[in-house]
Amino acid sequence: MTYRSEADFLKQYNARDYDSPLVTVDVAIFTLHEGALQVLLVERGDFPHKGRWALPGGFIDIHSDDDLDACAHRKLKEKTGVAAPLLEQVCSKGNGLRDPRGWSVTALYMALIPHAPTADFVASVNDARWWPLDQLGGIELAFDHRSLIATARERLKNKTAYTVLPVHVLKRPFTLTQLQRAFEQLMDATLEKKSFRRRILNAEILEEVGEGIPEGGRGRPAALYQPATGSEQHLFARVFGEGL
Amino acid sequence: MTYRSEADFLKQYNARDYDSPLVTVDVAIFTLHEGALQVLLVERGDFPHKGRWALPGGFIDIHSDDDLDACAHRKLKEKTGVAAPLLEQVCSKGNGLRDPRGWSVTALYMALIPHAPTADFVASVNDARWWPLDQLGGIELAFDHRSLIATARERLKNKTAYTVLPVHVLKRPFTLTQLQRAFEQLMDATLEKKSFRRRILNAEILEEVGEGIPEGGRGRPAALYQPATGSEQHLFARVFGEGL
DNA sequence: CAAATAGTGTCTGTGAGACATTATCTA
DNA sequence: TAGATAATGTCTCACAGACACTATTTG
Repeated sequence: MTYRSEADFLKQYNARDYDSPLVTVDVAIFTLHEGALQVLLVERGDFPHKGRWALPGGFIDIHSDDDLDACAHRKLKEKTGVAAPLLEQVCSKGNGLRDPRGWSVTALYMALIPHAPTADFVASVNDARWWPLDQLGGIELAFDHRSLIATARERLKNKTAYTVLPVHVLKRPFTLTQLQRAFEQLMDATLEKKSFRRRILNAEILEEVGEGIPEGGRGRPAALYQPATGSEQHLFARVFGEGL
Repeated sequence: MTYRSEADFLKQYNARDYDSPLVTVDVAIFTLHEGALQVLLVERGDFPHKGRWALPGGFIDIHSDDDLDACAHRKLKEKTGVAAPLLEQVCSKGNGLRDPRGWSVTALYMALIPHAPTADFVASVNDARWWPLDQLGGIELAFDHRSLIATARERLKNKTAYTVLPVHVLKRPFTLTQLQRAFEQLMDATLEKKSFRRRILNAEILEEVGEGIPEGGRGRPAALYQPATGSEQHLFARVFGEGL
């Protein structure tokens, strides 16, 4: 069929005439707590995969979501109430098997927030909780979310090697030792103290905001820091750890 | 409504009952030719945006595409006949304005291939051609493809600084000088000869395959190289150029 | 020979890794 | 005082940048 104009064409076009994939947004929200990297999961209350644990997320609402990022922010806020933490797209995955309802695409995001008990921000019930990543082996996850979590975790590890991502999982202010622990846990590696401090301090991405008691209540007081404005997108020219 | 089982639920579920975004895959295919970075565009023959230039791409076919990557490979192959070049996902963008047909999401991929005249691989007509990136200012692009191209180009530039991506735009074998030019053009920067050669050769990602005449037909013959197997995913621990 | 291109020698500077040492707190 | 934690001093090594130099071809 041919049309005389774009307007003509659009007048008769109806998206529902075609088989289109389902489209969802899923958010892997990470935090650090008790020395472990944890991810926020919700227990599904409806079919499909009712009762299984899943990443916060779901269908795009084309009537209220301005764009993909806005949709991800909405999903994040619905579950945590947090407004503007680190939230970025990881990748998209789509195939005919990942959702029993049909061919589906999900835009996977990852978010980093300082730890808070779920009771503090989950409006509804106890259907959401933090899961340490190393305890996910024993539970049933919905859809391909085990794989999505692995993908997001991998990206997190990689980006930590050349950014300051870990500042987002710490409450402010923090000490350099706390920051180093955060780097180490997100990278799953051990870093050398002097190298770490040199790297961070030379980059001029932190500002000192006084002194505080050390972590264990014992020992020499530590300097407290918070990220300098604009520091979040600092990129290091060398990757850290596993160094060459 | 409640259902007794997952099977029950799925039996009544129909994706077409809901307003869902359109889903497309678009591929930014880059090459290097005559000293310029070029991207392959096709002239749209149908509404919407008939007559404008666009990235190769289009709707997912949920009946024939196994997954997003397969769909991207299909789009690439339809336009270039190339089977397995570098092809990777860049990001996804979705909003209500980018396509006049409605709220739409596109999964953006980028591909790198050695240059070949379009006549060599475009089955149909002269509806496809290579466009040097610096000549896109003067033409009308469909949808948000100008922005997509910019996003893919940015990713290309960034990844070139710590990978060997540029080997994919060269015919094999190639000289180190040709490879350096490719790096420089993809990064839009000038590199220092000795540093470049040291970096590449120390990484042991190339294998020497003889000698050839120099680029201009004059001067000392140059050693010829091709990528060693498994070299494609080599990651450098330091970014190149703009160095620190 | 000159011009053009390929390839090397070598010095400097930056920053990571290693690890020993000093500083400052509590019990 | 000892123990714990924070912070620094300093040596070595890898490698990027700079740039002068040598090597091998054609005309």
